[in-house]
Amino acid sequence: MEPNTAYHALLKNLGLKVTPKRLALLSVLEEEHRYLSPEEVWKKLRRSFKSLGLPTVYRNMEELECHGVISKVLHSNRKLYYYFCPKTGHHHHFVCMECRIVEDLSVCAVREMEKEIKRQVNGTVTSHILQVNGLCGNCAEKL
Amino acid sequence: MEPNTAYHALLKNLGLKVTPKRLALLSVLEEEHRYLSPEEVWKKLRRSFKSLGLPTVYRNMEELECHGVISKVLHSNRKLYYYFCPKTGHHHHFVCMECRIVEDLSVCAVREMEKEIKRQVNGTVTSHILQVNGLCGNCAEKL
DNA sequence: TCATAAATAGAAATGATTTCTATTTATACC
DNA sequence: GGTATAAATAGAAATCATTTCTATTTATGA
Ligand SMILES: [Mn+2]
Ligand SMILES: [Mn+2]
Ligand SMILES: [Zn+2]
Ligand SMILES: [Zn+2]
Repeated sequence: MEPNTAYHALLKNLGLKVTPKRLALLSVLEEEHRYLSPEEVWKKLRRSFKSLGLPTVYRNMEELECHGVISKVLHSNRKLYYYFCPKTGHHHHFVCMECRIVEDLSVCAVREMEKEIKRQVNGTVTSHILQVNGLCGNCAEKL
Repeated sequence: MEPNTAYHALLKNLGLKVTPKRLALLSVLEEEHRYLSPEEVWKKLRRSFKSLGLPTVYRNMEELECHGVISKVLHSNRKLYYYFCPKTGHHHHFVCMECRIVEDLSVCAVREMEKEIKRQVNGTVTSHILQVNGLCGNCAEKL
């Protein structure tokens, strides 16, 4: 029941080979309650692996993201960050622009919930991003 | 009462010099009901200006954004897009991933509003991004 | 053990964005 | 209408996060 066993199963289920580096990457991500850039993860992992390519970290994080294991954080600096959230079910995140900590939110609406959010995180809400993506009527028709 | 007069005043009020390129840039942005990359705007503007540097377009769009005249669109491809929305007041946008059209939304909550949004845009909602930014308790205290 | 496809390292390329510097331009004032 | 001045700009170059490439290594299942 050590975490490694869980990661092992996780990778297996995704049809990915269970490599020491992948296990370590998952471990690093789960320990951090913050979103990290691939380079930051790479720096942490290099302590344990004498040889480790940065592209490997990029590739693995992208892979895990596309399988829904970790999620991208949209940052206004347009750099790549990922966060591993163990909580399941639809929810949103409060992300600190300063220390990059991530906290789960139980609310989904925003404007009318700002007070509630402030109480929950005991911090300051400076802004929020709400963008709805999809296909407009025209494009949905064509495709 | 031509648009140029309005842009002229707009730039003046921001303390920016009224250059032909800035006026043309604003014009291009207002005509499009879609979000555009600086390079796309540059290509459009080059029709009217024999010499026009791409950095000039980047600089001006950034300037306008920081003054709140246009807004950045967070795209999952992490490229830079801007959109000029004439509507005032707090509201959100529906952005098409295919043709990049932008439509104003009158709703602010999401999950419980998806049906309503679908009706409004007459298209398909594939995902939404809701991220709350701020400073966590610790960081808010320190700063 | 072995064959095989997947994963990886390390070097190199990419390309959007930014920086730099000399030149041009808008503007305020006369 | 000139003129001084700071702001804006062009064009070239640099940056640098991210991606691509290729030869080598590794995990896996038979
Ligand atoms: Mn979460
Ligand atoms: Mn709008
Ligand atoms: Zn913080
Ligand atoms: Zn569309």
